Amino acid sequence: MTDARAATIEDVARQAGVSRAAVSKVIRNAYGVSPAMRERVNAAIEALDYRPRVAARAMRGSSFTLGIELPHIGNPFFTKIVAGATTALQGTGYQLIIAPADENGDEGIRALGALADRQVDGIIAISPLVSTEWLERLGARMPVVMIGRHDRSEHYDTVTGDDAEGTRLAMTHLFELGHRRIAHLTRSEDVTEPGSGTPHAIRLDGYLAGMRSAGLEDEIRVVRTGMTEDAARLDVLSLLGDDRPTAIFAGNDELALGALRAVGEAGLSPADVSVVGYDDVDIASHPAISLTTIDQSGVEMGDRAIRLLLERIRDARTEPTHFSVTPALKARGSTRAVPAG
Amino acid sequence: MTDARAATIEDVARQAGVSRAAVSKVIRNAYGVSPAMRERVNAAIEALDYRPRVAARAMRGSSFTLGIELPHIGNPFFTKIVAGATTALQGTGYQLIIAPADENGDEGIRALGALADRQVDGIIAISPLVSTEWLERLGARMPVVMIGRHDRSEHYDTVTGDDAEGTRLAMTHLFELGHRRIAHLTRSEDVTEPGSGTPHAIRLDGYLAGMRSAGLEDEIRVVRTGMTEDAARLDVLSLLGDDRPTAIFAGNDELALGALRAVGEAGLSPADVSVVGYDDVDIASHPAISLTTIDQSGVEMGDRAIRLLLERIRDARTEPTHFSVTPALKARGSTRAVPAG
DNA sequence: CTCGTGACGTAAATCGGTCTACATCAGACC
DNA sequence: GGTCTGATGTAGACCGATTTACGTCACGAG
Repeated sequence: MTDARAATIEDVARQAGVSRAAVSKVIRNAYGVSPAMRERVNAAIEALDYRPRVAARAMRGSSFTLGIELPHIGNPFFTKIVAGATTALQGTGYQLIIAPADENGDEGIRALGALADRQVDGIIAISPLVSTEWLERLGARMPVVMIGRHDRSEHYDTVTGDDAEGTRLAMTHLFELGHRRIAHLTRSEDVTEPGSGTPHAIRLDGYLAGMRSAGLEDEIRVVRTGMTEDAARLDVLSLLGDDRPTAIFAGNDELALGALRAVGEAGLSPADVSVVGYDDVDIASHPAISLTTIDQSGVEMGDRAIRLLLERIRDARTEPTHFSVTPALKARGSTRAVPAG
Repeated sequence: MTDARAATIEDVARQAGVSRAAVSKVIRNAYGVSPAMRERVNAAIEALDYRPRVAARAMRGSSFTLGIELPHIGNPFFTKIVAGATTALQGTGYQLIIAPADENGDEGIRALGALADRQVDGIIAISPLVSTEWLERLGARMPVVMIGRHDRSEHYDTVTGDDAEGTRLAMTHLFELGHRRIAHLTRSEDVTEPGSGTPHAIRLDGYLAGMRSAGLEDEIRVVRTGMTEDAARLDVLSLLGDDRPTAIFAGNDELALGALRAVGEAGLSPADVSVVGYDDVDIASHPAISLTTIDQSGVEMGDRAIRLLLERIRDARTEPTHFSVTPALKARGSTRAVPAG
């Protein structure tokens, strides 16, 4: 095992009989390189199996790396976003790296910082609970695209679903099926703080507004739960007593799946308790699950986010852009007409 | 918007009235720092909101970053591995970054290289189709743990499920239910090449061996499909004609879910065609899905992989370690006794 | 009083690239 | 022939940390 160190630009230069700067030019496709030199340098690179160290490049230039922060990798909606981003990045020379948030619920703030410390050329983050000021400061230093944040920012772009509209679709759907006792399953207070502009806050808001304008103020019932399907399952189980709602509007599909599971475990079915989710993750359309939900096209969001980032990086755009994806109702088997009685 | 550059170690040193080296020592908790100096330096760090640039650190020391390559971000089994890894990394000072493979099926080789170029302190990869030689060379340069690779390596560790045993469990289960016409749903030839040691190769091998030793050589039927649930759905649909098998053993849960979906779409149910998966992803236990599968504890695999990596990094271990996770059958509703006739 | 020894700090080299400023050279033009 | 110009290539500063080698100081022993 010869622990021979990997070749550096210096080695390549020596092998090709040119200067370091020349090699650098060839690598970066910069101006002022004769075909003959390009030839020789490329041969040397080939021969030595040379690969530039990204850390060294990042010191002066760029790292050719884009980072995306994910709050919770278990949520398949987020992976759809990543899939869209990965595809959009194909062949651009940029590498995507994902920084998962800790499990202990710091909402990705640490992960965001870690990406910044690693000098990525741009950051995509999914609605972490960072203050607007903090984000503006970050955005002033490097390109940032936030997914699912509804604030009117100055130094970063946003890609959002129209959560108000999506929620309206869901509530209208339930009303039309005759439901009145509709509970809302959402996450803890910190991610639904009014005015915070998080998707969950807006969905909660839409739920409350929808119930009130339907004259159902007394039926309002907000259930708080964790971030995982299992947390949702447990909390919904204890909701399914005598006094149970006829429908549950869940803040996202992962929670909806937990609700569906609880309904099954309680010996009930969607005929007894309808469930609506949000996101349209892949499994939602599975015939055995058949979850009614709001499609907000995660793939398109990921794709958009990358495009916006590349605009900022390559075209040096600085005016903030806000892109909104139109949601669509996917009515499936998990919502039924309200049971008699 | 003052585009003031972020503070560097130089700024901190000036502010604290000490040398750069002193600040570096404080940061790294190195020897030779008086309490008084530590105090002053920390105050300066605080005041300037200083964060060390990882790229600069990586030039000489370490990047405090571990990389994990994922072949396909949509597969929830992989995200279980990541979850285990993330938890194991909590509080260690290392940051995990995920490099997703391209969608075009290069099996992560590019992503693996990208991580190496970024000078991560260690790499975890999920069975990409790289040659052993390539991996040995990589492993000689930096700590590497391969998940799901059954080769006896010299310079990298492996964490695997016992795929031979898991397959035996699945096949035995189907035989006991009376099945004889069992098809195997697996991926393309490149990931099942005999002797390559990939999980899919071993599962295919176990299927063939199981069928033969049960005297069912004539019933052997291997169906090739893509990497996604949807590819599996389409290929299984065309399998469900008159001549259909009574059971399908799928190479993993994602394919099994596609098979299950196809069975439903063809107007059949598990009573007609049983389905067994592999991995025990979260959704498999959902009552509406109830997929019989082999649990190989992705969370434990991720946890183990991180531990092995940290041993190599911090304790400078060099002898290769091979860790195997024992699989378990989860018999659920998707497998039934063979239908009469 | 001198010497040895830790403890504490610092100056400067170093990592591997990028980028700026400048040198060289051939050909065009006057 | 002299000068200008564009094309090509190089030397060396620079990025921000770590690390090595060494200096200084205080204190206890001989």
